[in-house]
Amino acid sequence: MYSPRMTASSTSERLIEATRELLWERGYVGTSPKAIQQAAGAGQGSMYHHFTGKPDLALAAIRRTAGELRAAAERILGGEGSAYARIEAYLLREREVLRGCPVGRLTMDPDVIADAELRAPVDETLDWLRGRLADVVREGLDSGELSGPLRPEELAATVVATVQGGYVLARAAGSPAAFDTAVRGLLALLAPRTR
Amino acid sequence: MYSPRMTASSTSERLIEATRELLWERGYVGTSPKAIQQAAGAGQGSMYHHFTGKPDLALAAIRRTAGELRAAAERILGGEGSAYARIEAYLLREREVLRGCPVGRLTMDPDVIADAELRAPVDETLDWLRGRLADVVREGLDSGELSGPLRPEELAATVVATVQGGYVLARAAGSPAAFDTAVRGLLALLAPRTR
DNA sequence: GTCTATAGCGCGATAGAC
DNA sequence: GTCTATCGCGCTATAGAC
Repeated sequence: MYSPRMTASSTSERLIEATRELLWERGYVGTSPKAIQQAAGAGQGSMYHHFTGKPDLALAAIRRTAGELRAAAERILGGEGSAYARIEAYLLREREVLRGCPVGRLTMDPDVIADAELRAPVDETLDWLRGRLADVVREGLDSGELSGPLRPEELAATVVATVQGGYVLARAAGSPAAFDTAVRGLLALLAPRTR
Repeated sequence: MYSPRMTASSTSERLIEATRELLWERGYVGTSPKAIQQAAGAGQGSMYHHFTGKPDLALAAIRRTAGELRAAAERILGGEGSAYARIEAYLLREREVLRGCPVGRLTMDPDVIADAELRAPVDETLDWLRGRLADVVREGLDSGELSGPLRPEELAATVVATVQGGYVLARAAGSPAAFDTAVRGLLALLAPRTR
């Protein structure tokens, strides 16, 4: 099947990218079509030509953001190193802490949660992440690298929750330090379970 | 100093309570003065008589919510039982998980984070909570109940982050189960550190 | 203290010319 | 595909009567 050459910044492309930025910064409720159009350098007509409305455009933006988050996590969790090393690498990975998680933050958006179609990619992404981390934990238990009565699904949820909650602490404090502190606390609990 | 009798539901009281509910449900950006007035059964004029505007009313609401969260946490953390038992009780305490944390959710509100006065009570509350949990951890270490190279401030941050992140997972999934899973994972990591 | 009236502006979307 | 014009409505206030 022939795939037409995609111009790197077609109007529809710029609209999606602008929406991704604004959703991350201000959330769904706080993002207006007008703001998107201005950020994208597109007119009212263009936006409504390419998308049926704000929810449609947001869906495209959320799906792309979710896909990128997944790819970034997979690069680490499917990479080199022991199970513990990969979990540690995931926790210590460079992040723009004060911006928060572009996917997780959407869970606090009432209009996203109320719309099954908008919530789905958020749900699927965090669910996938938990499952993928559980895989790694299972791997570590099987190889004997991790020990103790650890339940993979539980530990995976704790890891994701610590990251998501770390963003909350950091944004409250206006400093990334609280995020790092929470992560170090989790690693301190986890480290003794390795051999 | 004489304290005048506070009528349980004066107009200003109802406005604050309505604002608290709406901030919890929809956040600051998603809450309009009009919606507040309708929920409180108060007119436009009443609201602007008692408060200078939306930020002023939100500040009163946030401060009260922060105070209540603090009091609820203190009832558990300052209560009976061993250090571990109190941390466990804090984690397992009944919560309206799908509503999220009425304080933590505000960190995703761009207009709250941008306004130092609105952010202050959020910051102070989460900061106090971390400190209070660190006290309990320290107590446990001093008494020998908790062992290992645990840093109180780190563990405290991890506990708060797990709770805050647990809300994110639960809201994404549309079910409280993910919150409970994350909490159980943390308790499983913590339990072996007790004697 | 509470009410209604009014304001200026932005929201989210539609219509139709080009 | 993109533009401008227009729509009905809600936002956050202000003004001033009662």
